[in-house]
Amino acid sequence: MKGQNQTLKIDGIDKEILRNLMEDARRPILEIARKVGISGAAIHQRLRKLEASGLIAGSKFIIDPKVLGYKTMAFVGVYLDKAVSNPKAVKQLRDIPEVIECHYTTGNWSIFIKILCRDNEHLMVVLNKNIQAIEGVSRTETFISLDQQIDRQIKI
Amino acid sequence: MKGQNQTLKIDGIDKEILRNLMEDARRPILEIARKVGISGAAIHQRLRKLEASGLIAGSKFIIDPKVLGYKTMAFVGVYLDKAVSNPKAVKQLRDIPEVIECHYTTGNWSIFIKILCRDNEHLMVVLNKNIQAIEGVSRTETFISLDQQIDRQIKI
DNA sequence: CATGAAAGCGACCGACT
DNA sequence: AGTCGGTCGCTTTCATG
Repeated sequence: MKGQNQTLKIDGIDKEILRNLMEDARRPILEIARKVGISGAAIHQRLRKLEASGLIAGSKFIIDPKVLGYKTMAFVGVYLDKAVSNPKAVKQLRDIPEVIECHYTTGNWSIFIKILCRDNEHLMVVLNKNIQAIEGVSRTETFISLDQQIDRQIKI
Repeated sequence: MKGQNQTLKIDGIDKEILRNLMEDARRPILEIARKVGISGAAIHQRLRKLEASGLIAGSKFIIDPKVLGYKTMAFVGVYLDKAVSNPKAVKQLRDIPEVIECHYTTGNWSIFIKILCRDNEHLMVVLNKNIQAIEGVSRTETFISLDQQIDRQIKI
């Protein structure tokens, strides 16, 4: 994979293409072609180049967890005992489906996670039964997202 | 939009379809049809139903910010003066492209944000020049993501 | 809810500029 | 890098079980 260790050069047309597909991954290439004023084949070629560069990490359908009843998002700072191997804790976090992000972070917490639960009761269960059960977890600090106002990718 | 105020009922085939498209939004419907063993038209119908229910919030190309040189992700807890209208602060945060998430949260912070910067120097500029410049921001607490280990959607 | 058929496009590729 | 043209496959709709 090239382009990984240097800043990739992309031009305005590449940006147009990416912006379109970041908005709607299923937007037809030919539609984008008409918008930006070059042929579909050219867009196709550029997309191959962008994929090869590693810039395009894939495409996803985004589902709204609220519709499935998952209405409580929370962030949890996790304190780990010094003795414990952090990767081992992460491995166990991976097995908790409610955990949707996990970071090693600077600061007081060893690990910082984002979790998605149905409600506060469910959140409590996940914290007390699943997270606390992980070996090495000494303490957690939790705060709930009351409302997410911004959710986007980096500006192209 | 229906289904927004109750838990939506989806069956195993719906889940298969969604899991496939959550992995790769451009995966052909006919390919999924062959995998799950029903016709393309049936998948198509189910997708229309799922869209109407609001479960499918869209589709996105995912780009890797690292390839563009954005290698520092950080979380920032923001303290706001009581007097300030929070939506006004959010409005200004929206104009900072480096801010990719923003939540109202419980706990000590009024607002919690995720930001994506090229490096620590860039992060410092964003914090000191952009975030601190927002009216009502009294103090911030920042911690950096050293490595993101988990990034996924809710399990279907 | 499912199916198959049919129409209309779009993706993709090779040849060429 | 881009265009053009052709083929193949996909999406979408509709009438039907």
